Amino acid sequence: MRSENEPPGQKPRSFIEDARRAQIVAAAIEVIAEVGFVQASLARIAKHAGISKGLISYHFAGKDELMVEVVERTYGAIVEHVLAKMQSAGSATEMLRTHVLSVAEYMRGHRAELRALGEIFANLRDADGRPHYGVRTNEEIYRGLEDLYRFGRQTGEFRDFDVRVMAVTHSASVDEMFAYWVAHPDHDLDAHARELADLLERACVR
Amino acid sequence: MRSENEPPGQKPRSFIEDARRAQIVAAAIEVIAEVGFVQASLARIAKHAGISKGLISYHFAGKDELMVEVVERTYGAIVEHVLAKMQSAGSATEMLRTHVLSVAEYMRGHRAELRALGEIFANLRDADGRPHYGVRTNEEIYRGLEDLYRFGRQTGEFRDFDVRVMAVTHSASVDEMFAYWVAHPDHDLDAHARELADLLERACVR
Amino acid sequence: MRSENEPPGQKPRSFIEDARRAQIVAAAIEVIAEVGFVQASLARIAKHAGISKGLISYHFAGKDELMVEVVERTYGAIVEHVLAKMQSAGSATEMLRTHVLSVAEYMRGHRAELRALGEIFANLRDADGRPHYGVRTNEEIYRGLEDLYRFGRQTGEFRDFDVRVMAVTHSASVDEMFAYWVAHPDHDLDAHARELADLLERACVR
Amino acid sequence: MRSENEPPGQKPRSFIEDARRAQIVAAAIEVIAEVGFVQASLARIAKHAGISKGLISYHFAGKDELMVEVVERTYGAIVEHVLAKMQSAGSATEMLRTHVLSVAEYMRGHRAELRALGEIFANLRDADGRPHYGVRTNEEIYRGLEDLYRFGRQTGEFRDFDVRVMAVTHSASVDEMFAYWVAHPDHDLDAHARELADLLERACVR
DNA sequence: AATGAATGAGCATTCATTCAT
DNA sequence: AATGAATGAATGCTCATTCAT
Repeated sequence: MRSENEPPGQKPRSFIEDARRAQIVAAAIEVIAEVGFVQASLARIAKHAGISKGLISYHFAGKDELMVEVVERTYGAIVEHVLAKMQSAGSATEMLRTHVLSVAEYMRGHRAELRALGEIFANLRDADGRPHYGVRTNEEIYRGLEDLYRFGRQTGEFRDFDVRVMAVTHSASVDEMFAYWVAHPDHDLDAHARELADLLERACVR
Repeated sequence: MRSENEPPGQKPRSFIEDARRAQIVAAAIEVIAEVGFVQASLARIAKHAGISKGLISYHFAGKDELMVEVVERTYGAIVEHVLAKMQSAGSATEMLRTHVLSVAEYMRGHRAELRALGEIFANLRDADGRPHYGVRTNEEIYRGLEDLYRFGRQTGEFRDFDVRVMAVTHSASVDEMFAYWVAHPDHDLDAHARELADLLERACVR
Repeated sequence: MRSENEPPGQKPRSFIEDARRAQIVAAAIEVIAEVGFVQASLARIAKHAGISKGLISYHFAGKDELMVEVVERTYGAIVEHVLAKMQSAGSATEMLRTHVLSVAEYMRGHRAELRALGEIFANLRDADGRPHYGVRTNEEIYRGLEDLYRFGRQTGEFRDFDVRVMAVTHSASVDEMFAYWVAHPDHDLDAHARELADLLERACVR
Repeated sequence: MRSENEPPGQKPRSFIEDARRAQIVAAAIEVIAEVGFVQASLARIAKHAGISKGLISYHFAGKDELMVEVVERTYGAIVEHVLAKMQSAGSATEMLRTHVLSVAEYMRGHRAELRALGEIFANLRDADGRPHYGVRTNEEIYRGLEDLYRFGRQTGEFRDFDVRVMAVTHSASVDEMFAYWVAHPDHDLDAHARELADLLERACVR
């Protein structure tokens, strides 16, 4: 399995270059998390990282490439964590609970990434002005959750319901749990996750 | 009951001034719904309204005040509609369903407002860079929903759960239902609302 | 006959707006003539005109539109002058001499325009990176001169020669006369023009 | 005769250094010929040469010095060729024709150099913003051509005319011949040169 | 009450140049 | 002798806001 974030079909990035890219990505995450996507100018990110504006342009083709790399690095880590946890789930019900709990567990230590991700998803546009993420990104998530819920119905664990509505609701509930926690740092994220797992389970089981 | 949107402690706005504000707010909603918050410059809103940029600045202290008024006017209308519908609900369960169904019903005819609201909530920042809406705005909504769920527990209809988590989940599910519908215009909003009502009801009842 | 430089199919420009555009065009000509196209940044032009950078963007869609207007205003004036003079020429030989002498006569009072025109012709590029003027612009001039020389051959005044080579040479000789004069302000432009007219006439006549 | 392009009063350049400079000059010519002076950044030239940007700065004091060396190396080669051809010319008329024909002959195989030269002449500026070439460079050429035409008048071959105007016209006609040929690759350069020689000869002879 | 002219700060990006290695 | 990392100034452009009329 190939490492992510390598330039495809080109010479691999040097260690120092990769370190700089990582540093810039980290600075971008912190700035976006703090002031939002729109205010997160390259100047601000550079200042936060203690480097010059030009250096960002030197390492990234443009602001968009930087944003995409933020997403890829962050999103990849989340997916990796959640998938690993879900390997050991035996039933659909257990998978459902594991999904909610494990993503919360991971996020507990990655608050800024979470916020940055949300900002980029909501704001990054392609050259034609349409959202770069958005429909397609969520669609992927919905598909995965639909599979989970469909599986539960096949095993007889879950009642009959519209899997798309369920997936949309699940996704939104988890996202908002994080948003709430970001806004209320003292909120007990794990307790919230357990309550949410209960809630979703009751909504599904016969 | 006092009319909203009056300048507190100042002389009341003239009829013509109020009409202009309403016109500008309407133009802002249409432009934001079409091109998003970031691209919705005052120049663009003015052009859409067929007036000069300067006139917007004349009637509103700044872009932020305009955005806040968009939210208040729109939001007020929604609340008015939903509260009216909920008057006739007999039980907590019925209130829960009515809330989900009536807000969907209202929104079916107000897509642009919905999209504009979402954009403003996601993008409007205070001078310090932090989201203007979010915590405080939602808090009011959460309180209302908590009352609903607490009531259901008092009547014995609902099981024992964390009302804050329930309120947050409820709110997010409804918001995302709309967001999904905005992104997928052919999606059956009313069917989604019925499914969501079922889902929430099952999550709550004993 | 419609005035040039009006926006086609749109409301006509106000007096004050046209005056500003003229002022900006004049400043652009002076700056380009002084420091060349590449160094003639909007900032520099604005400073020279005593206005803000933003105001240029307010009146012109972009740097390109400004440059095109410089060319159109300047070029139009030259063509107008030369054509008027050539009306009264009786023979091809006389037309040839009049062309050289009248353009020199006009240019004597419009040194900066001349230089600016040359800079813009040489440097202005389209979005695809290819010269905006250049082939097509010169082609038009060549065609006109070819007509003149072909006419002289038809009347029997001129010998048999390649009219395209003659047109290219004529055009280059006139351009360089101006360039030399721009570089050597004390040079006698009119004497040069008379010598050049003699020279071209001898090269053509039987 | 001393080799050109040696640093005056300093230790001579090593073989390897001179080779590098030649390589960079060659790359610069190709890049300028292809994309023009303005777009020919050091980064682009370095990439074309397969070396790093820094190396250009190492071998040349700056972009300007590189450009000057491009001109000197290229220009020297042209002069060498033309002078050699003109040795065998017997009369002023023959010298005049030989000059036009031999420079065309040489250029036929050196299109890129020609284009690069034109771009640099048109665009290279001194620190004060004024053209680096132009006046001074052409002066040398004018002097040489004036000698030629003065000689023809002494031998009685040529009529009485202003030798400076003749030199300026001659120089411009040749330059534009090349420019036209660069823009129209299918144009017959040699035929053009013969026509131009005829034209200039007729303009001069009694 | 309303306009259009004008400003100035901020944006992403390009580029020649410098410098430690 | 050569590299690649890094800088900082400059560019065209957008935009909310101000102001005289």
